[in-house]
Amino acid sequence: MGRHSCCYKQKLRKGLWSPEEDGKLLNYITKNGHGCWSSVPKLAGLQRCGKSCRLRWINYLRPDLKRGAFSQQEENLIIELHAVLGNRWSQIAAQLPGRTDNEIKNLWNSCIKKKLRQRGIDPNTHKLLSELEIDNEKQVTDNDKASTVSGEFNLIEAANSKSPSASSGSRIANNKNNSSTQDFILENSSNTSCRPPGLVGSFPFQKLNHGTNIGISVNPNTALCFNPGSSSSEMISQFNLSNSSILSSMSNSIFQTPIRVKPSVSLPSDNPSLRSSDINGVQNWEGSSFSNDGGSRSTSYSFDNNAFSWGLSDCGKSGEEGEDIKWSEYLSTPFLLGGTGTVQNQTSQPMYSNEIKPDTNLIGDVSGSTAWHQNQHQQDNSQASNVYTKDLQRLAVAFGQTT
DNA sequence: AACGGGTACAACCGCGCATCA
DNA sequence: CTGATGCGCGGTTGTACCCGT
Repeated sequence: MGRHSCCYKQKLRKGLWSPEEDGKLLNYITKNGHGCWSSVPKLAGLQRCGKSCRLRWINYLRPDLKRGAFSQQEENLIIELHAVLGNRWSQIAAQLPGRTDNEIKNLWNSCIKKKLRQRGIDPNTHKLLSELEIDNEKQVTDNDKASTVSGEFNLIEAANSKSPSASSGSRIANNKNNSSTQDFILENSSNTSCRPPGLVGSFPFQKLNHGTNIGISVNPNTALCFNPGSSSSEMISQFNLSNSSILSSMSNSIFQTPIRVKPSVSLPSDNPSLRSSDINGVQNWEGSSFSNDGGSRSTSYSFDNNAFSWGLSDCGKSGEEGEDIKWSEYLSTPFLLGGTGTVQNQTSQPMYSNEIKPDTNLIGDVSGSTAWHQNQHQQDNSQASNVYTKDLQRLAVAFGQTT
């Protein structure tokens, strides 16, 4: 593997893209679609590698991209999703139409991380830093005890201190999932006004993981349950894919607060891929909202400020009036998950459709990366079904389910 | 005006996975 | 089955810009 053969070729430009290059790429893809990325630069007359072209297109030239600053809603959603998904930026981006994974990643690293730290929250674990210190002390104590048994083990543990349950596995697994099995805590004891009414204590929550490093044991036939106040080890990890969505289950059991969803953006009813109807016997939970009454769902998103508000900007003003965070509403906000396939389907239903650049006439491009094409409202059922099925398979793998 | 530090963002790099011959 | 290739993802680096001194 390693570097692509195209990257070894000489005379390939690197660095910033010039407007001329942008124009060439935009023109070419607009007229022909990208097709095989490796052939794009040649056909478009660019001295770039295909990979670079793809990146430029996805992160910058795509006409459906939202430009400009992230709204507070978007930031909140990113934080929320990061707590669940970790550094899976593409999946997070899937929930933010018009935003790219790169953009979100940059925002996270440059801005949100800092804000969270300022609030005493560890951005990796979403735990309070003070609690992490306690954990670290405890771990040191544990390691001291263990050191009498095996010094080598301690080295491994230290190396994986960020991922206590991931002490085995490949370098990549440890590296890429170094925060994936951390507890997820929705409490801010240093700022009690931010605590949701009725919520007491922490909410240990094993972050969703994928691959062999998954931090929770998953029973594909049962639902992921969440027991407030329990420890991670007490968490009842169950999935119920056949009954309703994973996240619906999470919402029902994890966040035992009344779900209030205020529909603000209606999805087009003519898009089969986003109906909450069953596909292949499994309900489409993309774009669904969740309720506490056993999984009733709506086909409307709700990211209305009123219904979803725990902005950092508010919380950040420690001791100020802006701290009246609507935690119950935060908790009631649907967690949305999706793989790459649904990304595109979802982006066709932009939350911020009024801000998305107007449609362009892409011709001959039915590949996933340009499925944002707004004309895809007319996508046929089979395509949506295929995408969805693929997505479910990916999710099944992601949750450690092997079917 | 020049310089340096900080920040935000664009782009590259390295890797894993999927596909295909 | 295996190697080559393409794609996508997450981490990292580079750079333009802003602001204070």
